[in-house]
Amino acid sequence: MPNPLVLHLRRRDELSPDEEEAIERLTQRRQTFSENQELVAEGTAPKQSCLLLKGFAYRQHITREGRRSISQVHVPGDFVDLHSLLLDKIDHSVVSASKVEVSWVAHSDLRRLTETHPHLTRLLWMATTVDAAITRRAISVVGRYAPQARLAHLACELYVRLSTVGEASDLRFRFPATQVDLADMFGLSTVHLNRSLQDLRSTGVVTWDAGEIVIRDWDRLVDIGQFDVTHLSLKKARR
Amino acid sequence: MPNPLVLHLRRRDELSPDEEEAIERLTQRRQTFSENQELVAEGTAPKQSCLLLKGFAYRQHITREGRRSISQVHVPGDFVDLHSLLLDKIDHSVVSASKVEVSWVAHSDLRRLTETHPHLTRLLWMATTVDAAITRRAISVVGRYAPQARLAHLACELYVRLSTVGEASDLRFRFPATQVDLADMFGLSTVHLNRSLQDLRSTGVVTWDAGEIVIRDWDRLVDIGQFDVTHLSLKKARR
DNA sequence: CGCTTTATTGACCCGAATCAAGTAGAGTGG
DNA sequence: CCACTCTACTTGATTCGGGTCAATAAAGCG
Repeated sequence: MPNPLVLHLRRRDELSPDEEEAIERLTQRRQTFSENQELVAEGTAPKQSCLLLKGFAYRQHITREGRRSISQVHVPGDFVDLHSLLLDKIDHSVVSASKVEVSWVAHSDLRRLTETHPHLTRLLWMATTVDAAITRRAISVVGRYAPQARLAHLACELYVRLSTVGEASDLRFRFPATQVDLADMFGLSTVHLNRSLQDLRSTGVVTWDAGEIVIRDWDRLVDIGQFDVTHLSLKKARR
Repeated sequence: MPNPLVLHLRRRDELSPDEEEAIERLTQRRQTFSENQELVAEGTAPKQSCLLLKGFAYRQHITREGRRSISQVHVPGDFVDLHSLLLDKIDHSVVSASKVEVSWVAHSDLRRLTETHPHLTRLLWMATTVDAAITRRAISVVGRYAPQARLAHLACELYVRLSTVGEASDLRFRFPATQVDLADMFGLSTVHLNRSLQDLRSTGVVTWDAGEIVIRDWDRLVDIGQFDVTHLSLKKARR
């Protein structure tokens, strides 16, 4: 199985053999974590960025009152803190949501890459802007969608993102989020989330249980979640 | 007054004379818009990006039910759709919130820049990641902060961002958002927003009226809004 | 000066939070 | 193999924040 970052990029542009090789070289340093480990700590200024190869992770922030807000769900192929290459300090933490495998990429290597590989640089830049587009959409979802719709939107988006890196097919995939996690993604209480999830289940469009999501009716799920793939920029184009 | 993009970048790194000149060359094509004009249209694939030079703009998305969600407030120096250089289609629109002056920068020129100016490329990349960091923080704010706190957070953030491009000082600035706009930023009804704003005013920490915000007690405002500048990456550093 | 947009206020009601209790598995250890 | 515990999930009751509807005041603006 190729590097999921390669899949992520290849889905959106051609990669030259040299570029693929460059990615392979960058992503040598691997590490495995169990669930619930902090991969990236808020407030730090890492000298490396974390590429998620396997498993799920959350980008999250804890408010003063101790309320958690999950601003992004990461899937394999996501360069979860590539932006730490350019920012002062990381404004959120990233926590594993399952057993994960990651690759650490030194900022010095990335910076060198930007000097020698302009096209690949643009693709990495693109990866951060796709990430940002997902986050932007999440604002509308959290701010303006009904709870059921938020869940439906998430299921659609995860399915598409996982498919592009070969981690989902046949309208089903594993997704280990607990209901507490889901509540923290959508700014809801767990009680209310539970009821909303039951509402969604009762429509029959999706089975969502025991860490597995099975989509029974893609079109209706898309409709309920007002999902539009546009923001994932999945067209293969010269960038 | 220098180009606000130059100010935005200079606040975070050194710019060489050559780089400043490159920016000047890129941003020749100016245009003025009145309030409420669509600068960037959702679903299109522009061949140029829009740099905001003067005035305010909103990044927004309208849901199927016609509910508007504003995901970002733009201030001078913001390259409001720089990411359209790398994405397929724009997943949101950008609308002027006041009389604005913008500069159109051709994607072909930007792409050429990425081939010849790696450092400046990194800085533009940084600009998009700072934008993303603001959006990420907005998710926590909308999802988990009390309405008063959302307003306080916005006031703090705008003040800092405007200051860095020389558009605010002495703890006061113009901000032409209507209460309908504010409600659409925070996912609230206008009625509730109005009451929350009155609550905030009644604390005496801020005057917020007739398109002008005056901060009376910065420390308390920061406290109420749980504001932390970190995510704006304002350290001057070699990037 | 009327007309439209924006801000404000009150009444009412519903969606969602909180509190509280109970159930179901999954693991752990005796 | 069963009691014990821990975590995740579910359900009911109650409360309250915030939405909706509606009317009015104030402020631009053509």
